[in-house]
Order: sequence, then C-alpha cells, then structure tokens
Amino acid sequence: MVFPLLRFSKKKPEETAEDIGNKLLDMNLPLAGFNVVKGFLNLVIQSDFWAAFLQQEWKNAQFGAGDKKSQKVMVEYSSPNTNKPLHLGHIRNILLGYSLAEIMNASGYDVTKANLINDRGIHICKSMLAWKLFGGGETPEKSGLKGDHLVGKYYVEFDKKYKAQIAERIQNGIEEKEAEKEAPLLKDAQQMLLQWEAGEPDTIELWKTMNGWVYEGFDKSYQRLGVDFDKFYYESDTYKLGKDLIQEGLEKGVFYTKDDGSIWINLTDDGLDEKLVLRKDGTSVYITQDIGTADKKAEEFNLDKSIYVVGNEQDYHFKVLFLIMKKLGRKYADGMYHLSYGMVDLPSGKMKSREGTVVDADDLMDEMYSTAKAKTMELGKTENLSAVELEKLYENLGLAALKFYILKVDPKKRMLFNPEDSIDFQGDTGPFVLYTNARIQSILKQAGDSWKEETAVAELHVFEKNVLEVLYRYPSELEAACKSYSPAVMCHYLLELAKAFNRLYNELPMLKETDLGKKSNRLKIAAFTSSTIKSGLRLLGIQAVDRM
RNA sequence: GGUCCCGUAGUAGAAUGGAUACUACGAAUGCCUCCGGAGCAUUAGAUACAGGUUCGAUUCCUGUCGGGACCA
Repeated sequence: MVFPLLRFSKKKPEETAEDIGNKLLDMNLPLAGFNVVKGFLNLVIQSDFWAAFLQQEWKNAQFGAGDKKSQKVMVEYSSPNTNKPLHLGHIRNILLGYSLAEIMNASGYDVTKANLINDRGIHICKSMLAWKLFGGGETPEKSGLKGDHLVGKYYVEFDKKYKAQIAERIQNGIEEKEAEKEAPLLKDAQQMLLQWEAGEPDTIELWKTMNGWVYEGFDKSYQRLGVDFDKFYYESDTYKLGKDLIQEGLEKGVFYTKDDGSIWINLTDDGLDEKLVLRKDGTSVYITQDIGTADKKAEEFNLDKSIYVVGNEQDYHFKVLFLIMKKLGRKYADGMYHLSYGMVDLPSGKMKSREGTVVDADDLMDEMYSTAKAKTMELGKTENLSAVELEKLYENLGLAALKFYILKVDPKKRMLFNPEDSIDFQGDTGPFVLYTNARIQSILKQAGDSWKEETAVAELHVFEKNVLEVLYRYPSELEAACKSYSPAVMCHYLLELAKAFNRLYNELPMLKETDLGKKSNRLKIAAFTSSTIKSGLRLLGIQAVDRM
C-alpha cells in the first residue's frame, strides 16, 4: 500500500509501487516477483522459502513460544461471592482469565493466577441466617446437594422470606422503603454481620462451615472447567487493608478531608468526579480495600503487571483505582489493566436471578456433556474406545464446544449466549477444530514413519502454501492475542488454520500420493498443523483428542 | 441530571484509516466404489440514519435514533 509514500515519491501510485517492487527484487530477499494493483504492491514469495520454513519448523515443539520476558504478571479472575453457585457470567470470566494467563505465559511472561474471594459481608450473612432459621441442620452430605448450591438455596430462601415480611408490612400501611428497612430478617442479618466483625465464636463457626461447603463446590466446578489458581486472596483478610494508604495519600496531598471528616480524592481534572475513599466514621468503602489489596499483591509478587478480569459494569471503579495508585506514585500502576468484558445475554434477554433465568454453570456443563455424547454416538466413529475413554471424550468435546463458543467473541463486547448455537458442532466451533486435528492424527497413524526422512521437494501447491502461510503466522498471532488481551484472536486463528488444512486435505491426496517427496511434504504439513492446533487449543484451555 | 460502552446479511460473530467488507449458522445446489462427510465446493444476502475530516471511513469527529451499563 503506497499512498502514504506519494508525497515523497511525487509520482503516481502505480509508478511508485513499480519502483519499490524492483528495488526489493534486487535486494536478495526470497521474492519470486511482484504485481501492482491500483495503489497496492503485492509481493510473491518464493516456493523454496515455504519449503525451507516447513523443513525447519515442522517438528519444533516450541514453535511460536515467546522469549522469556522476565516480567511478573498477575491475572486475577473468577473472584466469586460465597453466597451462591457459579453461573454463565462467571464462566465467561473464568474462561477469559485462564486463557489470558496461558497466553501471557506462552508469550514469555511469568504469570500468577489469582482468585480474590468475596467471603464476607451482608450477603453472606443472609444465607447464614436463612440456614440457621430454616435449614433444619441440612448439610451437603445429608441432602446430596453440592455445597455451593446448598448455600445458594438459603440465599434465595432469605430473599423469599424477606419479601414476605415486607409485603406484610406494606399491607399494614407502612411505606415500602420503611418496610424494607425495618423487616426483622434484614435487621437480624445486619446484626449477624456485626457479630461476625466482633469475632463472635458461634457466628464465625457457622461462617467457616458454610464457606467450606461453598469452596468444596467451587473446587469441583473449577476442576471440571480445567482451570486453576496459584494464589487465593480472601476478602475477610483484605477488607481492612488500605487505611494506611489513605493516610499516606493524605500526607502526599493526594486526598483531602471534608468538614465532616470523610476523606476524598478530586479527579475532576482527569475527567472524573470526586470520589469518597474513607467514610467519616473511618470505615472503608470498596475502593479502600482495593487500594490496599493492589499494594499487597504488588509487594508479595513483585509485579510488573496486574490484570483484573472483571465485568464492564465496573469500568468506572477501575479507572478511579488505577488513577489513585498512579497518584500515590506506585511504579506498578502503569502495568495495571482492567480486562473489562461484556455481559452475557440470553435470547430471552438479560440473566436475572430474580426471574430465575440465570444459567447455572454446573447445569450448563452437564448439558454440553450430554449433547456431545448423543452426537458422538449418532456418528458412531468411536468403536473400541473403552468406557473410561468415552467418558473423557464426551467431557472434552462438550467443554471444547462451550469454551470456544464463549472465547471466540471479543472479550470487550457483550455477547449473546444462545444455548442451541453453543452446542453446535458444525462451522466455527471448537469441535470443528478438534475434528481437523483428529483427522490428521488418523492419517499420521496410518502413514508409518518413512515419510519423515524423505527428502522434500521445493515446489509446492497453492493449497500447501496457503496452509504454510497460516502456520507461519502463529507466533505473531499469539503475540497479538497477548497484546490485545484477547483469546478471541487465537480462536479466529485456529479456525483459519483448520479451514486452510481441510481445503488441502480435500483437494490433494496425502497417503495416496505416489511422489514420495510431495507425500513427505504433505504429511509434514499435516503434523505441523496438528501440533500447532494443539498448542493453540491449550492456550484456550481446550484439550485436543486423537479420536472423536 | 452526569459519564461510559455498543448498533455490520434472517441470526451469531471478523475486519492496525486501505483493494471487490471476512467467516459461520440458517436457505439453495453439488461432492463419499477415493486417506475420517463433525468435512469440502458453489450461489443469494449486510456497515442504523444525517453530516464532517481524509486521496481513501465499518474504523476518527459531530448530531439524531435505538440498545446497555455506571455515578449521585
């Protein structure tokens, strides 16, 4: 594209392109020629360049891995509340966080995966209270309910009973707002929070027990999703952090005190508002503990970058937080990044817990599993796999479909989760990519070993060059995914690679090719494609399968 | 009231300011006596509207309309 150069060349676009093309041909680059279309100079790369690339890289297991950067990064993701089970929104968060961590790790960063668990507060007390009042001693063991679901049940129970109390009061002629405030259940929950903060033994005991149930449940879900964490933070430990930093900020003149004693920061020069950082009674607000936790993380892990995977409804919050850390002079502040992802909508609209339209994470995985199973049995290509292998396969396939469906959308955008499409196994899907790999594995299994040593021929078919061109781009696509914090880049790349290979596979013989040099080339391309697909999928948290 | 995000075929998604706007699902038509048809090929179909900047705008700016979020 030569338009920007015209003011230097002072010639027509076509002539300028010709001139550059000729110069480049003289420069001993692997160019076979060029052509000019309108203002665009197209370069033709020599076949032996691609042949050499294939020969050099096809069995390089490290192909695409970035150089070690000696930079420490923390990716915080998942960060659930311990009062209800995980749902579809959490799944997007978890898949994004895990995949981003893998991508950054592959790019050469030293990555720590963190999970900051919101394990305290009035919402936790609500389920505790409801369990105490209406639970009748129910436990996960007794009821067979997964721990997080059990606690979630009592959170819902609280809400029901609380609403009933409000309705009763409104009927007795009390104002709605007044009724909401003075309903006994809410007062009791608030009382319980005070007891918790005072360290009252029975309350702490109950809190520990119920949170324990929740963690057991979460662990199962995380394990099934195939994600993990290196470091857990608990809000019950961190909620008092930050106050000393408020003091530091006051001394530095970053914050100021209002007449009533509350402490604020004025961000109007940065296009934002004034923001409360400490209440007049000296108690924290959300941002107070986030300031403290940011510092704690950076100190503990000597971080260069700190990434927060959090929904875009908190855009404002993170703008403020990052600005504050910068004004406090923290050197890691420039490395703070909010991976702000969009909400997940359903065909029926938004997910609303009140209307019961929330898609539960565990149910969703179950559904993906059954669909994968049904589809696989229908196609009947898996004879002589053992029952254990089949179970693993269905699980893998179902999760691959789910993960790819969610990750292929640009994280920043809100997305529509259509249950029917998500379990589709055709087209731009995880199973399509898996299938391409499985097919290659099948070929390689039948091909023996002799092709590996066969001398390759230099001349390549256009379909072969196409695949090689896509393979060649893997390192830069990985880098792009890393720089833009977007697993979606990797998804689209893998689709492109699979398509390019499928085209080659359909058009030219592999095992049946009689020219041994060509056969060797094609099988090497196949093996190279398969290993690249596997690496790419791993970065998405998807495990490839050899048969399906 | 203030701030922010988003509007691309029937649907879901792609496109560092560059070529004839890419892909899939759905629709229509072909391809298994041939290495795995969960595949491949062909066809039809879109940048909300009105201005502006630019040699060139899906992309940047302004306004209108529509959707969503956040802050009192």
